[in-house]
Amino acid sequence: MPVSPPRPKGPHLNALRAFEAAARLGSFSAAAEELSVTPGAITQHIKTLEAWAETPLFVRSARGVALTPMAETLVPEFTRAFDQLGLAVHALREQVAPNKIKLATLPSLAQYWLPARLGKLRQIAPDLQVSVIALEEPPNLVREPIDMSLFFTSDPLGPNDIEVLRDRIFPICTPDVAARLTRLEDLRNETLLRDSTWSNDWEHWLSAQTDLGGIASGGTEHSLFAVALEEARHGGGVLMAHEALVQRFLDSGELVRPFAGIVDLPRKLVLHLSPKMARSDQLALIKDVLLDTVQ
Amino acid sequence: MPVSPPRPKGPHLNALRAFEAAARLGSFSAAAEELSVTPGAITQHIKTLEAWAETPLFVRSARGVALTPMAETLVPEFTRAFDQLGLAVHALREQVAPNKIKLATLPSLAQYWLPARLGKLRQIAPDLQVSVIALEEPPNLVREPIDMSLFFTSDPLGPNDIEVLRDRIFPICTPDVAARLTRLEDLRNETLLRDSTWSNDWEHWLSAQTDLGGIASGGTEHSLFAVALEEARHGGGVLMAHEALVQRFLDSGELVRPFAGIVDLPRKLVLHLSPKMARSDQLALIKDVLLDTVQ
DNA sequence: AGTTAGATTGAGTTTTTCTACACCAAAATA
DNA sequence: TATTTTGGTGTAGAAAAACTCAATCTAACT
Repeated sequence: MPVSPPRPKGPHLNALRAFEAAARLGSFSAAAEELSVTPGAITQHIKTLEAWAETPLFVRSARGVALTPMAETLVPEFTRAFDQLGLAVHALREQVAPNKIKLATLPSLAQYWLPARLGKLRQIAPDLQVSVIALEEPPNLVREPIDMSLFFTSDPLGPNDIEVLRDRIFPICTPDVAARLTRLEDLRNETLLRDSTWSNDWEHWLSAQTDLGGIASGGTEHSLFAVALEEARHGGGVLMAHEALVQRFLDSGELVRPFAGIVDLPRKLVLHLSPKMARSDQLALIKDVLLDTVQ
Repeated sequence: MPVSPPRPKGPHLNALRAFEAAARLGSFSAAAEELSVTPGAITQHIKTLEAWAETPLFVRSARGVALTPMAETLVPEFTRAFDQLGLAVHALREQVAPNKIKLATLPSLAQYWLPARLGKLRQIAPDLQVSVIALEEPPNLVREPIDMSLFFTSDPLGPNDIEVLRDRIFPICTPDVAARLTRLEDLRNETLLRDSTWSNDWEHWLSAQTDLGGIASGGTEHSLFAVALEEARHGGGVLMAHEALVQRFLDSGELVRPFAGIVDLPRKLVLHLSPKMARSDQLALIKDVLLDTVQ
């Protein structure tokens, strides 16, 4: 029965958040990603929490971390808490600025697909202020102050998901490059342009063509689709393109499809809604514009 | 449609916690108290949150603060979130050390009432490790890492409250001081000892006596009951005592009651349980010991 | 007019949090 | 077997956040 230590303090909130993220994602580096910090920061948070609790929470191995059975049982409680906190923050943002909307999406979509739609949206609803955040990975909409995200995924749709379109890929190039291409084999002599996030789309497409001659992988890989596209526009090779991203260049004739083959991927472009957004008045409108079902 | 600002950050967790506490308690200084920081710290947290949200959350006046109507609607959401977080932390503590129990109580109770009971408890259940934290004010058991509290209150009991005893007060002094006291009026010539937390108990008691002659208030006030009691034990005056705190001195004969009058106050000593503790196995045992209903 | 309660301010300090970078150990790859 | 990759750790230093202190303000009580 020790008597009267100083008032005991609870654990640091940031350490709890780091723990929850690491536990939910099963990895310190994934948690670091989600919280936009370095993995080292997560390590330290977990360590302070473990020191506070006087017990280990994760079992470390060189391949990664795993929750201790004890910690395992606690995760749902913490997840519930931080989800609720996220909800509260969304509610705050909603109250303050109901028509400021943040949309996260891939840089390529932000550059080539969205602008036309957002332009139309602004015509229809000039009071909506949509700001676009370009990210490589979909953010956690429950936790971050972002209202919608637009990313490609093959996962089944959840309740707050809306399928916008299916991903269709095909090669494109400038008309003069196309002139050199009559058979698939001719691709052997061309630079195959590809985007690092979809690096095996060429393989997908080639393997879907009846006649495949090991045209293989080579080619230059660009980290940004925009850069690969730019190279294609200057006749630097043949780009494996996504329909949604290049429609306007096909329409203008600047780029053409040297081969007829189009591959429908199981991957979909999905609009994901934050809990706040899911019950927003403006949703119907935004949906119409993004799905091109307006008027 | 501004495009691609850097990834937006959420508000600071500590600022949210400060907001919730201030909103719930209706006062920055009360929030400061609960979070054991200075009021200035709360001011700054609220300011950063207001800056983040780009909106005022409180209306300031010289008398205190009031929530804006907008902020008002958000409070329950935040309270729910931090309550859930508190629950999760309690669950963690429970998992880690199910039989380490922290009990918060008044310094005077910790010193004069508890030790006998905790001694008995240790005999019955040697594996229970109860540590006692002396506080002037009852802590928020949902939020702080404390399992039980024992304080006087006149509020109606909640679901997690157990009445331990009713507060009964009467004057006490050493036998030789008592020898000088035959009528109430004789108190005029004595030093009336009192504790600052119960500073008007003398008035309560006096006004309950049939014959009251404006014996009045004077006397020395001590911030700790222990100090006032010590003075009484050295014959320094007449102390307005609480039955629970002085029983042992009456039993030993060291102190006596110069007058028969006992006043039953509406105030009760209440054992309050954290959500975790409310469903603990050890509860029945602890209850038995604290209520003296053991065997 | 003086006092008081409660909040604010700004400077200075302490604590927390983060990064950078070198390093380590399995596992995967070659 | 050697090499690379993946994911985590440790430490030092830097940056950011949080806090305190003491002075100050304002309207409401005495």
